[in-house]
Amino acid sequence: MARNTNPSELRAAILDEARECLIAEGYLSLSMRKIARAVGCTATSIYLYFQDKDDLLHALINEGMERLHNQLLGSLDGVQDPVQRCHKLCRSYLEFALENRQYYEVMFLLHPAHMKRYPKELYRRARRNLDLFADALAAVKGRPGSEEKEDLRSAHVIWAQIHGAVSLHHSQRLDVNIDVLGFMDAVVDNAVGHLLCKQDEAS
Amino acid sequence: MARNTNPSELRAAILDEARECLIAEGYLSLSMRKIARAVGCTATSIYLYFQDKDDLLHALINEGMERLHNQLLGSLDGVQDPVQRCHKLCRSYLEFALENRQYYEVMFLLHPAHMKRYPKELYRRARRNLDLFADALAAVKGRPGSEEKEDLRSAHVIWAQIHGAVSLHHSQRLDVNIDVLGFMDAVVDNAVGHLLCKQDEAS
DNA sequence: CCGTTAACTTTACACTGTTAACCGAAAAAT
DNA sequence: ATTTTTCGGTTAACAGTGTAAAGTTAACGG
Repeated sequence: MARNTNPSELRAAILDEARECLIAEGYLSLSMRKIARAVGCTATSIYLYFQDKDDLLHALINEGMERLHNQLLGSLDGVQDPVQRCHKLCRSYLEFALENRQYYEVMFLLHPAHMKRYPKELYRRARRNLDLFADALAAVKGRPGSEEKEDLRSAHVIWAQIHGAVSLHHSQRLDVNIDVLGFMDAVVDNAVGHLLCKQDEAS
Repeated sequence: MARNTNPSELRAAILDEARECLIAEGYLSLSMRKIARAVGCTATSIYLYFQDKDDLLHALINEGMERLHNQLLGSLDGVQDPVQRCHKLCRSYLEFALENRQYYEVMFLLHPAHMKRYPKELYRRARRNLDLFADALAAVKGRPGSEEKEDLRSAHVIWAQIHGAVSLHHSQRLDVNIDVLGFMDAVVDNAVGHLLCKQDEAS
């Protein structure tokens, strides 16, 4: 590759190609040499701009987290009813998972032993997505502030429900007789419905 | 390795070593050469008894499925109440997942692109585990036989809930502030509670 | 014009799963 | 009893993988 005065140009090209390759073929076939070949440099050149393969992957994961965050925020636009907001968040998360399969996989499905620890600062940003759920749940109960811990747990329960469904779907473990979209509807209903149930109990 | 008259002896040794290695170090560090070294033969000898690495892994997955099946069946022993039976199944599944982490990972977490298709016959056996859930659900509703499809879907919803929780836990994506056991209790309660909710509605 | 800096490449290492060719001892056949 | 065949197991090799160390060469500062 020709010498490059602008030092960030190659870095951007690598990231672009990595993203494209990820989306097109999945993270399993993401190889340093393959990216390099497509970008027109050598595999070791990537190490000039990324500490290692994980570092490159972390950058992509972060991109995905930002996209998800924006999508979640967008889904709340103009929605006032607390329960409705929870519902919107769930559907939006689900939509993201189904429409950005490869992103979702590196973000939430990739086994951590495959990768070194996700950097603290990036984690903090990603964590905002979970907070969105927890906040929405707190709003449902009306009394904000208190019971933070319980809201966090409830957010995790909902997350686990949807993530589990997506995870089974992506890994093709759902029975063939299952209608995927109908199943996903049931999953969201169950995740949010559980709240309404508890809500009813409380009132 | 010395010549072996009994042809299945080496095969058993390989399988034993593979299982041990899986449990001790996880499927990521399962390598043909490593297994062979531990067993005292060469890597290519494994191909005399297993079609490829996936075939070997399938054998281990099947083992896990059988163990899970026995555990699930055992948990129902002497339990009559239909709702209780659902509860027992959930707790038993959860217990298996937490206590047999490495098995669970190859059984339910391993990305299918990592592996060739799970053989049909083995799948049929594994599928019995899901059927256990579906049957238990059907019993709750009282009217057995009808609504099979809905029971299957409900079983998947519950499965997704628990699997999601386990999956997030195993991949260390649960927030550090979450008490794992308490969280898992909430998850099971939610999964089964959802049934009771519906049950109440119906009556 | 020379010396330094730094962008990029070459080479190499230790791995991975897997195939093809080979070896040699046991079993079968003559 | 000697030859032939079978087959359990090994060796060598291929095409990959991520990555560290060393080498090259173009651009820039004095």
